[in-house]
Amino acid sequence: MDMMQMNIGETAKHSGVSAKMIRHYEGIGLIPKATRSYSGYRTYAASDVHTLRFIRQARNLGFSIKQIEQLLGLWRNQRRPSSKVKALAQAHIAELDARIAEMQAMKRTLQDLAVHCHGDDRPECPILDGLAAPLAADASGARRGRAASTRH
Amino acid sequence: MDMMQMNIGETAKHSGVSAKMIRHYEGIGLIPKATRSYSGYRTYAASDVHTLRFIRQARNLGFSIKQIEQLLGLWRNQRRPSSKVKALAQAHIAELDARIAEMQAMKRTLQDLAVHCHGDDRPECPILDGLAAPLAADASGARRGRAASTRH
DNA sequence: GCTTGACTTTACCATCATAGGAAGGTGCAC
DNA sequence: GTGCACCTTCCTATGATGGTAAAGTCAAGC
Repeated sequence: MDMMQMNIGETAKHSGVSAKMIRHYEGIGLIPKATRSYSGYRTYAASDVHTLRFIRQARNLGFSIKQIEQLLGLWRNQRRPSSKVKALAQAHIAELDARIAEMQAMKRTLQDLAVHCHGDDRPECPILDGLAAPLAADASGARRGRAASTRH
Repeated sequence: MDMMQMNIGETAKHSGVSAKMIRHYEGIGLIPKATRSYSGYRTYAASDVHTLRFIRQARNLGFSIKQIEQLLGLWRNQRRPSSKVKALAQAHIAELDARIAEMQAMKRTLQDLAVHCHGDDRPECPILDGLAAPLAADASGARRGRAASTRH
């Protein structure tokens, strides 16, 4: 097996990125166009696997493709200021915080409703009542002073 | 103004669900087809607004359309056992918990990396190093596919 | 040589909930 | 009778991924 040049399947295995997504990343310009074999198969080198692993790791941490595009640029730039990387990371942490807070607010509201539900054969149900309530119990923002969430 | 029958715009205002989404919900069968005026405009009654508010509240709590379909069925069924509603709610709470935990793991990993980054003009950066690391620091304890935010 | 099976290619469709726009018809106030 | 706000349907896009189909390629076994 020639590890210096491999087909997309092997590259997928080594990088943890599916062949499907490798093609997709190439299509949207996140990674450069792969070199092709005589018959048209994409061929990859170890450095490509390295890049794809970087991408996968960033995805695992929840970075969007756009953010990864920037991270890749910084990664490749030997003269980057680390402040830019840190800023990207912190912005993403803030995003995560916002989404976590939003979901925690949902959870709390839902638990408040569920606590009072008997959960037996009878039809009375405070959960349904809460959902049907005119304008109360909006977990996506105001209730109990939760941080405003991604309104729109 | 005649509150007993309104057009879609007014219904949207009263329910908090956009006209766009009301049509969409009708299209996917979440709500029944609206009655039409002689010229083809959809017309709604107060009870429709009520249903739409129920849907919006459930969406605010992060329920999926499929879950809302079930909740609506239970809501309309006078002989429902409240246990079914509670089970739905608790399943959703579990989903929220899983997503919260996943994002918290991401956040933690990211913070661990960021803490050691100087964030100045120099290029050294533990964040990039962490992303490039062979197979370490995998914060995605859970599945990837479901990780996207609840709204975008 | 020929067959088989595992791989590759492109292209298109689906997801999920929502938003935007185009192109044209309707309703009402002035 | 005109202008404007509203309504209609249909199409497109989002973001990251999975799936499928039809066709071409490669290597091994016979």
